[in-house]
Amino acid sequence: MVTNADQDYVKAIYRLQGQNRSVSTSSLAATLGVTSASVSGMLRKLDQARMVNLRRYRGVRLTERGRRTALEVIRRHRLIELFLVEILRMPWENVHGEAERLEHAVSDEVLARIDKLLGSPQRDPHGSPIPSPSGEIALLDRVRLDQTAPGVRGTICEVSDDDPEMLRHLSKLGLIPGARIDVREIQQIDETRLIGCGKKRCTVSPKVAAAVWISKDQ
Amino acid sequence: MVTNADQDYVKAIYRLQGQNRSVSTSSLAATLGVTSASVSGMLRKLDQARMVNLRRYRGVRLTERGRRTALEVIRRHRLIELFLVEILRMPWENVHGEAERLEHAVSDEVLARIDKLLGSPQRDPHGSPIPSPSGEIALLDRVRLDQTAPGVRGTICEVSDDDPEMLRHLSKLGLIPGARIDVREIQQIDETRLIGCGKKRCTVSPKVAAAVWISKDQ
DNA sequence: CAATAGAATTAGGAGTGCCTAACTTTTGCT
DNA sequence: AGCAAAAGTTAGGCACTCCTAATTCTATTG
Ligand SMILES: [Mn+2]
Ligand SMILES: [Mn+2]
Ligand SMILES: [Mn+2]
Ligand SMILES: [Mn+2]
Repeated sequence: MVTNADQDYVKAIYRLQGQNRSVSTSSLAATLGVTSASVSGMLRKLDQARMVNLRRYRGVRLTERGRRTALEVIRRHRLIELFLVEILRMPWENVHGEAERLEHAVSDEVLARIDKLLGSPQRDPHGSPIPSPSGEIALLDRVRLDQTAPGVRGTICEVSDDDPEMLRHLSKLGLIPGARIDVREIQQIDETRLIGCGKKRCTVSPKVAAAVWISKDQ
Repeated sequence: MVTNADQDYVKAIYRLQGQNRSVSTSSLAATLGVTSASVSGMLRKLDQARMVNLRRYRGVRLTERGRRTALEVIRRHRLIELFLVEILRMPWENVHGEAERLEHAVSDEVLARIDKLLGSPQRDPHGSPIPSPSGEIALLDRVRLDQTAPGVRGTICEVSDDDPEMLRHLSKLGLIPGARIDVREIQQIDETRLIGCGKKRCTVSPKVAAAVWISKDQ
């Protein structure tokens, strides 16, 4: 039986493993807000359920089964987020936490109806791609804003969605998916960036810049 | 901490206790689909949490706290059912099971938005009254159709919502909340009723009649 | 290459919620 | 009243998911 915790674990592993890197116990513990001991136990269980391959003391990788499960939950999560914004008019900074619970409670039938009502959307409110029902996901060619050099131009394609305060800050600055931006200048001292965003300008710390991904022009 | 199980238990106790009758372990076990031993354990826990008053071997009653909790969950349940029918266009026979899970996962904020979107409705899709946010609920003056005598006229105010097959059957016959009906005749042999319903007529067994409540004329 | 810091695991325990089997209390009937 | 059936509770166990503390393994570094 796939429990709520199982789903949250494979989702976290999927995010952390990126292009198939092995995921450590401690990174999962930090992400999920539990102790390493708890993660160790869960990983043994997920290994037995063939959701992950566990190599003791060297981390885990998702199996095909685990990947499929993760993408299913991510699809749920992102469709629910968009639904909350579009249909219930909830502010985008609160929908992540809500979706974190609802993703486990919504049936396939309800999800299909939400998908239809929204017109089978491709992106969630924060710009993240929504996996297809069969588990395909568009991989974006993107760069994190804090990794950009002066002169870079592009469009914001995604922002990280888990910190409501950060999201409020980003919308105040106009740093939302779809916005055209360019990097004007980077302060030596603290890597603060001067950004042109549409017709406005703003200053962003590395911490804020790390929450923004852009797709570069050309 | 109030768990999902706690919520389902107090909701079941609320339904079974009616006008403050004491609720037996076995009736709860039957309603919830668990063993009497499981119910015994949970009731001890709910008693310690002051959600119920437990008198060993003589059943439980909700405390004020338990009643409030039950009505909160019932409000969630019914608003979610109506939302599923009205907004997601789900057939009314499937929404009960769905709401049974979602009632535990939806936040107060989402619930308030659902309530607003629906225009603060008073009744769920099956005609049951929706408690107010503060826990008031309209008590209906109603009779179960299988308790009626020939000649009785009235309006269907509520149908029981937990059996999808029954609900499909009722909608096929037109026995839905709001329908005007009258009892034409009762067969001696098996208590089958001949019912006039709008312009049509239909025959209902006691089992089906027990799923329909009417408010009598006058 | 051995000492050690840091990462991971194991041991032991808690709360939740379910089960079966055994036991106790209540109830209904003669 | 007395006995048996029915109803309810307790005992013992399991799966889940978390915790702290103790232990073991890996990786770094002098
Ligand atoms: Mn999210
Ligand atoms: Mn979640
Ligand atoms: Mn429920
Ligand atoms: Mn209902």
